[in-house]
Amino acid sequence: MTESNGPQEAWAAALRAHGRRVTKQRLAVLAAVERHPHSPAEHILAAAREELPELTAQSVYVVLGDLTDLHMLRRFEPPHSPALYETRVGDNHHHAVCISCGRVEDVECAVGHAPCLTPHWDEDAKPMTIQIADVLYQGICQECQRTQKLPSNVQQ
Amino acid sequence: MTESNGPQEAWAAALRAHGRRVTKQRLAVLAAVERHPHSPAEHILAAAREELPELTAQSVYVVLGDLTDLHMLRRFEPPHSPALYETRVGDNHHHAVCISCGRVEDVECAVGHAPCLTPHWDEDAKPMTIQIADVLYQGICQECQRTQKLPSNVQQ
DNA sequence: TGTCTTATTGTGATTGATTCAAAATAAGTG
DNA sequence: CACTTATTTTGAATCAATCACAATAAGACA
Repeated sequence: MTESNGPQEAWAAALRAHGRRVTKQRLAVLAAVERHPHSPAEHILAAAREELPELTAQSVYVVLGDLTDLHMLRRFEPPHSPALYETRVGDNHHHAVCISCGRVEDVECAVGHAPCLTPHWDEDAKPMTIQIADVLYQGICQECQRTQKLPSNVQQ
Repeated sequence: MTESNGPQEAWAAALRAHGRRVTKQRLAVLAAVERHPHSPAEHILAAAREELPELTAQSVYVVLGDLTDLHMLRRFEPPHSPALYETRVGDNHHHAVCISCGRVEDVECAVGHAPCLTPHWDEDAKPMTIQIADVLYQGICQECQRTQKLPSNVQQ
């Protein structure tokens, strides 16, 4: 019965479980991110306003930041892009971004369950206690290859 | 004899090889990045001004961007941080950042030579032609663990 | 060595993404 | 229903980076 009434109830339950109040702003943001994975705050605001027109940009930033801290959302920052958000959390999947058009695709963990959680430290490095490993693939998507739409400036 | 007169000559040669003019600004930026790996533009500006006081922030941004495109510098963008630059290019090493203090350490490629260049695509994903894979480890460094200086807000 | 071309840098203003501060609102509790 | 305070809103501010254009200087060639 956890998700009986659609994700709406699940979101609410998760918020309460984290000691957060269930507000229409939070639910609208969560729904918007669910509908538009890999979206920046600005797009999430636009999408969420479809069901909650009075929603504020500031609120979106606060909510996104808080929910990310709670691990109810995941954030990643591709080069030359604002932060992107998604509701797919808990697994350690990674991302591929097209350096030409910016398209983002999900990628399964390449090395199994815990991807690269045992890094090979440099001789002179002071090892850290690694919590997560974000892998960001960069390349050219099929669409951009076909249309020859190569990037004007080849970023790294 | 390529590096006979120190890195200075090597930088100059590399710039010419790329059809770039050898300017004191470029050399100062390169030297600054060499001396301070994993530094943001602002710090590079400060460091480069020690030997070239009249250097401009704008020039630093232009030079960093151009040299990154030429693969003479490498840029990466940790979460909640401005872009960082380093002169170590050509190998596919990765980075570990402390989510508490921001310290950055170099990490050898975990999987061998070409790390995760063969991603496991999602069923519904449209595969891209991957060019590089950036791996960013996030954790707590020894220093912060010892001093119990845990992050106030646990970012993802 | 001097002149010329134009790549490069400097000057000044501007954008975009995000954050801060404080007042207004509303979710949950009793 | 009233109360507490988390949350949102309002409005301004910050930081990183970029744009436009004038000034400068590196490299080429006479």
